[in-house]
Order: sequence, then C-alpha cells, then structure tokens
Amino acid sequence: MRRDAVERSKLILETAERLGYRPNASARAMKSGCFNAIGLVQGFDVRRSNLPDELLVGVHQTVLKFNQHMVLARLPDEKLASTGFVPKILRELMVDGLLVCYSHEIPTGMIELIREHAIPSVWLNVHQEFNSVRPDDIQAGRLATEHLLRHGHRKIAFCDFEHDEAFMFGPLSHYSLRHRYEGYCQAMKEAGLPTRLILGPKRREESEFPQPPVRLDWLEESDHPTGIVAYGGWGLLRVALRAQEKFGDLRAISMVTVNSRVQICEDIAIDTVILPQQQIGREAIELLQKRIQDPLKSIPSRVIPCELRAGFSVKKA
Amino acid sequence: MRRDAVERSKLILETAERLGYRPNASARAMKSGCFNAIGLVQGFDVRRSNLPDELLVGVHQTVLKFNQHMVLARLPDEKLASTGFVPKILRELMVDGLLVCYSHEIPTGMIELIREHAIPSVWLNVHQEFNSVRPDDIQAGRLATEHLLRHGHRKIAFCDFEHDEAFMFGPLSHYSLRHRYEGYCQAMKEAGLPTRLILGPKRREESEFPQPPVRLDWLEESDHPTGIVAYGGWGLLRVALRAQEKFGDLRAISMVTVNSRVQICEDIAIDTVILPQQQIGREAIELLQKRIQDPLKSIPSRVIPCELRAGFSVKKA
DNA sequence: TTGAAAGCGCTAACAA
DNA sequence: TTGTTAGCGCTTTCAA
Repeated sequence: MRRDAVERSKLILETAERLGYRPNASARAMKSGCFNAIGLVQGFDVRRSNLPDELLVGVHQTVLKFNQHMVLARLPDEKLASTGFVPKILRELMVDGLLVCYSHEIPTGMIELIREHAIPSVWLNVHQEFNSVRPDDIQAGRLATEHLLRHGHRKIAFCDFEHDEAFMFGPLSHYSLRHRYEGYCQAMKEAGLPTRLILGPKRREESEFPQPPVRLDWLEESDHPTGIVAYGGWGLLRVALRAQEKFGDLRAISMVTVNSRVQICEDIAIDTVILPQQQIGREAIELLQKRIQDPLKSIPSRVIPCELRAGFSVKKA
Repeated sequence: MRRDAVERSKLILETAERLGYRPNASARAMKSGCFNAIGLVQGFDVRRSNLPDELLVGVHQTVLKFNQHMVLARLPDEKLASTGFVPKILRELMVDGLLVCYSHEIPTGMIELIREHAIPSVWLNVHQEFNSVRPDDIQAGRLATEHLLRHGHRKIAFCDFEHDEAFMFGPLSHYSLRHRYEGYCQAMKEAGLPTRLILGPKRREESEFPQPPVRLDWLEESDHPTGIVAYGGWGLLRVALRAQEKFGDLRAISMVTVNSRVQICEDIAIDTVILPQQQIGREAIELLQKRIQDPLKSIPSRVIPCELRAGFSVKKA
C-alpha cells in the first residue's frame, strides 16, 4: 500500500513535469498570505544608492535559502520628490518586506512613505539605530591606520581626494567618511601621534572633463607623510605616479584604502580594508525575515566588522 | 446624480488611502491571468552576464511604462550545470516573460530549460537571429576606425590587450570582439589600408596579482601605428603612460575605444563609440511585450547602432 | 444604478 | 487513506 502510494506520487510528479505543469506563485501567495518575495528599492542615480555586486550576491544567496525571490524597484528620483507619486511596489501588495538601498540624499518622503505603508523594511548602509545593516567604518579606519603603524609609520595622513572640507562636514556627505576618519583619529591618538586630514578640491561629475587635479602638494613637504589612509577612489594612482617621479618608486608612499574589493593600481594590489558586502547582504535579508515575522518590533542595527587584506602598497617605514 | 457619484468615488479613494488599503497584486494576477512582471535572469559571475547600469535604467524605465515590475533571478552557475536543478523563476509561474542576460559561457541547459518551459524570452547581447537585442558591434568597429581615418591616421591597429589569439578565435570569446574587429577591417579595406591586430597575453582573474604586462612592444617599432582601436579595458592607460615616457606626450598615440560610457584615463576623456545600452534595455522590453502577446512567433533580433562621442584622445596624424 | 456572485489556482481543513 | 470543499482578494458578469 505504502509502496504503491510512493510510486503513484512519483508518477504524478513525472507526468506533471512532462506536461510542463508549474504551480502558480500568485495563487499560492494568495492562499498562504505571504508572497515569498523581497523588494529591493533603489534610485536611478547610482551614487545615491550604490549596490556593490558582492552585496547583491549575498542577498541572492540568502533569499534563495528562504525560498524567496527578489523584486527590483528602481524609483525615479524626481518623481518621488514631487507630490503624490507612489511607486508600484508601495502602492500594491506584492512583497513581504523591503530592502532599502539609499545611502546618500534619501529622497524626500521616501522614509515616511515606507513607514506609512507599514512594510517591514531593512536599510542598507545608513547610520541609524534600528533596522539597518552597515559595515563598521570606524573600525575600518582603525584597521587601516593600525596596519600602517605596525609597519613602523609615524607620519600618517587621512586622505579623501574627491571631497573638500565643506562637503565632508556638511549634511550631504556620507557618514562613512566621517566614521573612517574617526577610526583613524582614534588609532593615531592611542599611538600618541598627531592626525592630519588631506582633502581635495571637490571633483566634478564623473563624466565631466577636465577634473581638477588631485592634491599632491603635501608630497613636496620635507616632512611629508610616509603613509596614507584613503577614503577610496582613484586618487591613489596619482599619488603612486607622483611618488614614482619624485622618489623613483611607485611604492614610496605606503597606502591603505577601504573598498569592497582589492583594487589594482599600476599592477600594485592596494592594501585594503575589505567591506564585508556579501555578509552585509546576508545579514540584511536575515534581519528582514525577523522584521517580517514581527513587523512592529524594531531590531537594533547590525554593524559588521571589516577585515584587512594585505597587498603590496605598504612597506616598512 | 453624476456629480454625486464622482464625489462619492473620490471619498472612497481617500478613505482607502487613509486606511492604507493596497490592492493585492497576486489576486489581481490570478484574475487577469498575467503577472505584470518581467524576470531578469543572470548568473552570479559578473563577466558571464554583465549588465551595465545604463541598460538596467532603460529596462526599468520601460517596464514602468507598461506598469510591470522586475523580478530578479540570479542563478548559481554550478548548480545550473548539475542535473535537475531548476530555479524558482522557471519552476513556478510568476512572470510573463524573461529577459535573459548571459553573454559569455551560457550555462549548459539554460537554453533548453527556458525553451522547455516555454516562457516568452528575449536575450541580451547574444548573437542570434531571433528574439535578442544587441549593439551593432561591426558598425562600432567601423565608426571607431573611420574616426581615426578622418583625423588623417593611416597606420591604425586593432588592439585587445586582455585576450590572446587562441581565445579570440576560440569558442569562448564573445562575438563582439570579432565583430568590432571585422568592422575595423572593413573600414581599413575600404580605405585601401592594411590591417593589423595586436593582442595581449591572456590576463588572469581580475583579483589576481600580478597581471602580465600589457603588450607595448609595437610602440618601439620605427613604423608603429599612430592610432589604435581598442576593444576595451584598462590597457589604454598603459599605452598613454608609455607614450608619455617615450614621446613626452600622453596623447602621442591616438586612441578610440568602445564602451558604455566615456572613460577617463589620466584626465583624458577617451574618444569612445558609445554602446547604446539604455536603448538596448528599452527595446528589449518592448520586444518582450510582443513575444508575450504572441509567444509562438519569433521576432527578428534588433541590432542597435552605436554613436561616437569625441573626447581628447585623438589628434590629427 | 447598485449589489451579489462566480471563478482564477492553490492549500488546508474536513468528510467519506 | 482518499476525495471534496471552502476561501484567500480581486474583477467581471449578471441579476435586482
């Protein structure tokens, strides 16, 4: 009997497949009351809501584990600012929760819109106490600095070649810049060393030309820094090339940066504090499951530590 | 009466909004028989299925117009190769059509899997006669070459610093490389000039270090090319730097490349044949609508012409 | 003009 | 163990 049943169910499954039967996800959703879907909300502007590939990989892997799928909602930034526009993903019921990816200049009303509609949501890379996941940028700054200190450097500067001071301490900058700088300052203070902040002229839109030159004047000082902790970006190449010119060595200035992956600069792999993007994606989805289960309960944000990956851009001082 | 009805319906809509009512997309899908959703299928490996941001923007804009949303399916490449694994997006009914983004090394069985399940689909950036959208890479190669010819160059080479010959003419390379080369050859032949192909040693994985050096030996020849058409990638920077060293001018060798956007190389905007990614995204979605309406009818692939955007990397010969 | 009901495909609960 | 049915939320159709 039992044996019979097993065989029969097997036959049924085979026949179903042969006939190309596929269960209807909508019907199942309606019955079960949940969509098995997570919405990913971001803007059209990449810089507003940058989503590194590594993070997406983490997200997809985890979503797969929960047998969910992702619904992508890329929202037109201008329309969102204007009155009354509500994107489809908020207007209709179609996902169980939202992953919100706005790190810079979050569109007006986005936050209220999401709260009003009471959809369980988790934010990526924003500095808020609850319901978000982000890397520990303070620790990242520390790690980078301590790495240079371990190599005997004493004159270490923190550099961001792409932003000026007004921007860095203004309302439009991302907290990660200030946090990494803070971590750098902490490490320097603990080592009893003075801090130094080197900022650049503000660069223009990426597609614009010409860009203002990267600030390299500090390299001309007799007592110039021997190591730098960089916020990111491509300025490091210019530093290396200038070092090549001046000291005959691309690696004359030791450099550490913070990034999602190791960046190659003139065939030199940069020593990098790796942002744990994949893990961030994973934990964000896991956090979101909890929020879906109990939408009213806010959950403390998760702050994920970073790891240093040594390259070839740091020498003994 | 009529007036009354209008006011009443307004009141109802307001109340609905106030109470946070949102129609259930699944219920609607079940009733209407269509999901108003497009699935985007890609692999985890970025190089296998690269999806430039511009293309996604075009896709999202168009999908918005049709009141659809995107479902993202990132498929684990290994599992797909192994027997029996069928991803959720194919296993269940949840989208009206698929946008398939595999340009390189399409996983075994992916094609049959999609055909077997008979889901209307459009492929991106593949060389097939029906149901795909891609840029006109032959024309791209021509445009780049003609641009150099117009500037008086006669010794023009086609370069790809990242692949060797075995790869280029082997089964694993992307058709776009051969097409761009073909376009280059056509233009040179029409001008009565000899062609020259410069390939590099194969580069290793992006994250690996060190990379083999870019081939620059041709620059040492007395009769070296004065202009190059490049397939893409970062080799141009090395050429410019070598030109700087040798001729005291970063722009001594005129360079044109093909890319989704203008690339800045040592503050020089490269003359670029722009791949019309946004339009590709748009047309792909439009094509997909037709396929959804009539799934049995194959539609000839659309080949989108490119445009040249002048920069500062081409000088009169 | 307004209201009731049927049915989309599925599953969980219930009856045979 | 097996087969039947109710109902998820929506829209369309039909009846009042």
